[in-house]
Parts: sequence; structure tokens; C-alpha cells
Amino acid sequence: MAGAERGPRERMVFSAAQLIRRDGVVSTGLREVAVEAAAPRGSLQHYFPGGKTQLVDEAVGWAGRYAAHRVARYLAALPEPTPSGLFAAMVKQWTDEYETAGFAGGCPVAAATVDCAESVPSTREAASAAFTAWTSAVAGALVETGVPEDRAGQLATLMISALEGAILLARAERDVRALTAVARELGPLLDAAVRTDDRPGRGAAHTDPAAAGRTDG
Amino acid sequence: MAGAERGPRERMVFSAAQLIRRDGVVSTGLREVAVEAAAPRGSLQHYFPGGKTQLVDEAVGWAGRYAAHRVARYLAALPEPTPSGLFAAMVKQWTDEYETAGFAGGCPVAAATVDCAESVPSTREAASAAFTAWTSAVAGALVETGVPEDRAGQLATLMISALEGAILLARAERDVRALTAVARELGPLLDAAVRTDDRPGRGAAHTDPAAAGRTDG
DNA sequence: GGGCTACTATGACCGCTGTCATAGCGGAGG
DNA sequence: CCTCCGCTATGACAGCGGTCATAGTAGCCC
Repeated sequence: MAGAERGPRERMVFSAAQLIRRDGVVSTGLREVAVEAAAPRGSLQHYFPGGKTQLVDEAVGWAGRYAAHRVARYLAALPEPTPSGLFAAMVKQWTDEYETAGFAGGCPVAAATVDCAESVPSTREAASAAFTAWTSAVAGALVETGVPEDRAGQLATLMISALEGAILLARAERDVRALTAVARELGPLLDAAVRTDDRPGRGAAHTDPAAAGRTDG
Repeated sequence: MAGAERGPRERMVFSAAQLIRRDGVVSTGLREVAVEAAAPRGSLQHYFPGGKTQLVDEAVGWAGRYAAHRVARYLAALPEPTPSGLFAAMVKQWTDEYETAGFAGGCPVAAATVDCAESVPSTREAASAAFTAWTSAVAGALVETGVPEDRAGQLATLMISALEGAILLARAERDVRALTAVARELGPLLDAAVRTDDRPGRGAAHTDPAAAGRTDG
């Protein structure tokens, strides 16, 4: 987890994301970020002339790319790629963290949305982009497991929604039961969408290949 | 929506909840709450000697009771009580608000969790209690629609998780598509749990126990 | 060396916020 | 009238946090 030996700039973005996870955007101070990143405070205004907003936006973007990138890894690590297996792996990431490191952190994108959606337009856009990137990655992975393309986006949205909500419940309750519940209840539904689906969406007669790769904004 | 002609104390709790919905806990100032509630600032320290923490905790508690109370109403308003109908009604509450009033507000309990889960123990407990009350209400309603009791709690957790997550996505994207997606995708799963004493997915031809049961334990 | 550029170091400022102290009001009761 | 008490009104205060200004350092090319 430790942020490699990258430059101070990257360390600050990483540390910002970590602190945002724990305390939210507003409660995270720039001085604290600098200390956490073992970076000089003066570098903040040098690397982030846009101020806190720029740092937060980059932290959110980093989190989105990180989450999207891990999806492919989860899928590759499965002995047999199934939608429920993918979702279980995503959930497991959180149950493992909570059981070993405590319930200190949540999702930084969720924190940014709650704290900045109405007050900082650019951060809201960064959060939207992060969710979109993550959703696209999940949808792509679902397609690889055999889910029809026109259904994968919807299911990916459902998976991420359920996961985000369960993270909230888990942190509030200090119990992973919500996470395990959504993984268990959603698994069969996800697997049932593989190959054999036709019901949802009346008359999905024509298959538009652009539907899978579109990043609806 | 307007907070009736209650006393100033209740108006302040209500206004606090509204502002927390929009800006989060940390960004919501007490002076702002007083103005919004058309209440004297001096009353804050009179009615809430515990300070901001007490006000926030009560706002979270109020939100939890409010959400729990509405569940029964949703159920009663359905022409035919079904799990999917209940969930659709819960989701509709949010899509209606977002389409008519904009995406300014989220769930105050989620905001409290993100902002205070690690920093203010009492608020975290208030959020936990709010989620529990809400979940219990939903589980009770599910039982009334015919869902087996041992399954209702899990499904209620799933419904609330998916709803909370979809609210986050909707606010970030300024689009209700995530809300409509979870309502549509989850509906059949919820209805399938009604009174058919066997759990779906188990014992069926397409059983995939290795993947479905992965996160148990 | 002299200058130029990238980065670091610090201190100051200003606005905001939660909290507290103190004082004012207005009605009820004696 | 006076006193008590629930409530209101305001100003002060201390702390913090983002931002800016200014100065210092290190390397590198001429």
C-alpha cells in the first residue's frame, strides 16, 4: 500500500486520497497532506497552483483509475471468470481491509461527492469521471465473462452502487455484514445474466457495438 | 417540504439535516443553520448544549426515523404490495427530487458517515442507528409482501446499499440513470424472493457454488 | 562567476467557525 | 413592584486552514 518511491508530487496525491478516505475532503488539511507524504509544504503551491481543489481533483482521478485498473486484475485472478466471482473479489478487497485495518477509511470518490458535489464543480466532475471509468472497467469485465453488452453497463452500475452503499453501512455499523450481504444476494442475479438473458429492455433487437464502449457523461 | 410550524428547536434540527444533505457535515455552519431555520442564533447553545455534535446527531436520528417512517407509507400506497414496487417507490422519491429540484442534496446519513465516522464516535453511532432503523423498516415491509423473514433482512440491506450508492452516482453524474438502473435490475430479484420458500440460485441447473458462495465466512 | 530554473522553506494574513460570556427580554407568580 | 426563568441577542475569542509573499537552496548551462 505504501506509495512507492515516486516523486513528492505523486506522493502528495496519494496521501491526499488516503486522508480523504478517512476524514472527508473538508476535514483534510493541506499541511496534513504534506506531513503524511513526507513532502515539503512549499511544494504544494508549486505542484498544485490550483490549490486544494486541484489536489483533490487529482486524488479523485487517481482513485478512479486505481479502481478501474484493479478490476482487470480481479478478473484475471479468478480461476473461472464469473460475474459473481468478480463482484465477490471487489467486495473482498473491502472486507479484508476492514477486518485487518479497521473501519477508518471509505471510498474517496464517495467522500468527494458528498463534500463537494454542490460546492466545487470541478471536483464533482472528477468524481463523475472516476465513477464512469470504474463502471466502464466493470462493464468490460462483465462482457468478458459472457454478459451481453447491452446489459453489462446496467449491471456494472448496480454492482458499484451496491458496493458503495455497503461500504457506507459497514463503516457506520463497524461491521462487514452489509458487504457480505450484498455479495451473497447479488451473486446469483449477476451470474444469471450470462449469455442467456433477453428479458430486460423491450425489443433490444439491434445491437449497437458502441454501447459497450461509450462513456456516457 | 417546509418544516411545518414546529418550535424553533425542531426547525433547527430539520434545517441542519437539509444543509448536511447539501454540503456535508463539516461545511455546514451553525450560523447558517440558524438562518435557514429562521431561528435565533442564541437558541443554539440553549437547545443544544452539546454543541454541533449534538445537533448533527439529532439531525441524523431524525433522518433515520423519517426514512423508516416513509417505508410503511410507500407500502400502503402501492396498489399491489410487491418488493419491487416498494423499491421502485423508494427510488422514485429520489428521481423525482432530482428531476424537479436538481441534484443539490444527498442522504444526510451518508454525509454524516463520510464526514464523521472516524472522527466523532457519537455521530457514527447515530448513523448506524439510522441505517438500522431504516433497514428494519424495509425488512418489515418486505415480510408483509411475502418475503421470508430470514431473507428480508439481507434483501433490505441490499436495497438500501444499492439506493445509497445510486444516490452517490446520480449526484456525481447529475443524472438519474444510476437510480433507474438499480431499480430496474433489482426488481426481479426482489420479487423472486416472495414466498417461494427455496432460495433462487441454489439447486438450480446453473448452480455455480464456487463463485456464489465465495465471500461467506 | 553569473544567471536561470526548479524546487523548498517559512511566516504572515484573512476569513471563517465553534464556543463562550454576558446582557437583554418578557411573561408568570408572588 | 420584584424576582425568577426560559429564551434571545451579540460580541469576543481562540484556533485553524487555504492562500500568498518572500526568501532561500541546488543544479545546470553559458
